[in-house]
Amino acid sequence: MYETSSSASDAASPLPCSECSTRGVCLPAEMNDADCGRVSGLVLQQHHLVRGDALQGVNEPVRGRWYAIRSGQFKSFQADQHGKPCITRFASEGDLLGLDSLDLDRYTDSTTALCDSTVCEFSYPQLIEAARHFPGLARSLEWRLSKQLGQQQELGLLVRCDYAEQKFAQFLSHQAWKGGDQNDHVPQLHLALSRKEIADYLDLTHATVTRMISHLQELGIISVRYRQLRLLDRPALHQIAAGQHPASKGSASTASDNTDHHPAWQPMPGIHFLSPE
Amino acid sequence: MYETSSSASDAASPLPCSECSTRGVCLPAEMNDADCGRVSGLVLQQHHLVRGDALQGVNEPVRGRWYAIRSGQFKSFQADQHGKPCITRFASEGDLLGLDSLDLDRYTDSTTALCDSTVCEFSYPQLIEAARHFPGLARSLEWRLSKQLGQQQELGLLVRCDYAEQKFAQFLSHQAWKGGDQNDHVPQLHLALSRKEIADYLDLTHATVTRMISHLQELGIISVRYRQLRLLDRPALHQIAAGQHPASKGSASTASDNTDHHPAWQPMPGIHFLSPE
DNA sequence: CGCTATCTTGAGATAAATCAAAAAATGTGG
DNA sequence: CCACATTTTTTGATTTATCTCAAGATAGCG
Repeated sequence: MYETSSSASDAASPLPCSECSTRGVCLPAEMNDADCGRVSGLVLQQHHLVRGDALQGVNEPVRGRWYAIRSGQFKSFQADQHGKPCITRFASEGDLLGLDSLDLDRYTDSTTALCDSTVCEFSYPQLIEAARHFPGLARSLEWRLSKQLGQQQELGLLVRCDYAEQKFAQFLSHQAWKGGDQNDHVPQLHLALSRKEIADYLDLTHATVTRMISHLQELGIISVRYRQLRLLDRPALHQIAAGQHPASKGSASTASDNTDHHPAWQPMPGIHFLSPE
Repeated sequence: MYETSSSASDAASPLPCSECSTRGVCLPAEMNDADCGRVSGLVLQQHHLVRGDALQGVNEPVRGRWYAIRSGQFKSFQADQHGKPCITRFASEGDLLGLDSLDLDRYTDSTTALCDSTVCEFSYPQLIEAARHFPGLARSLEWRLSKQLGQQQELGLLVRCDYAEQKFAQFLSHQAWKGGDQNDHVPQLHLALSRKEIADYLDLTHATVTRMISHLQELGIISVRYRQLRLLDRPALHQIAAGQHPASKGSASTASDNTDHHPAWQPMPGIHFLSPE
């Protein structure tokens, strides 16, 4: 099922949910310690995957497995008729993978790790059966199902945005910053995605993504060097995400005319940029 | 909750599921008569709506209601930041409305009837509670949730198609023909949607939709007069839906060079076209 | 240190948007 | 039932954001 030998299962030492740093955003969210333990007992095993490993591929038989992401990030994608890849979802810590496979015999998409990741494996029938006598789990599952439906709808809206920069701004606001340091004065993150992957998600080409990122940098809204990204002007980004046409410099955000303050990529005094990983 | 007085509830004579023509594609699908009766008992009331009536609007408080479509069609839509409407779903007989509102306080979208319609109202908590002791219902619910997730993913792919005609061909193949007469030699249907609504779904403009429909008619693949549509060349339509570039006449489908046989809209002998409704 | 994958940048092509106006259908009230 | 207003649909001319093709630059890796 896994493509590389490095992604061996780890049945010997499954970290219990109660000690998992993802607990707050995963299935046991809002649960007390006792209930949390019950969820732990439902984990069949944990899997470690490295960047590029496939959790599941197109046309593989569905075997009633759900996975909760303990750490890392994943992309789900399918190829259209001409082989153009199309990324349908990015999932990160706490997200559940496999909810859309209940009525399927074989997977219609593939899911692979964007970086080294760990997932907890569940049996779907076992989870459902447990939920019958475990209201907290049932509520958690329903909530997640409904939420994912809402997220897919949001993606539908994202792809329909008029301008590429609006797409990217929304992508940054909603998706990419989940794992970032929210408290930083100048938030920064390491994109786990290539320009091509961002393009496949936003329905653009890699060239357009590059040009658009360059433009946002010229405007002084973000500062990018390859996969390292800093957000310099959050209000301006939100205005662009909200539909403000980005071509007009300075007029987008009155309090954010950073255009000339950060002309290009220059390490600013007192701020240590993330070293390459 | 409803916009017009004509959409009164009809608690006096709720048609039981066992006698509903939608039974086979609705919640009681695959159930025996006894289980079907149990589902019937969960229906709080039925509502009749006329074209344009709102089942639910943006920002209305969510009150734990789900609706099953007994007859008719609905569209769900939201407006983006500039007021451009964006249709996120078309639902027809047997579909459930409200599954995505579990974790919401207020609706993020609106749902209105595209034609005169009837829906059955359920209480979501009551449905969930019933499902705990009613495996058939639980399975039906899970299956539907998962299926709708898959459909939203399909929509994501649809919107990303390269060409407008490919979008429309897929739209026709997957969505519009549900209610049509599948056995007809020349399938025909009445579009419940305006060009504008089709455009809002496919992420196009009404002008483009019109032009594209005209082009498909020139190619002899469909035959359209306002809302009345006939499919003349199903294989060709599927090839376009599959990504075959539609500009090239005749080469799309070897067995479907109808271009000159049906040059424009002409009633064909022996075939009675639907009279205006 | 070279090799490969990824990223940047440019010039030209293009599908669809926009703007605009006319034609056809639909609805309304006298 | 017919004039009238409104909505929907068609069609044209022009503009534009993005794609495509292509070449060069940079980073990452063995």
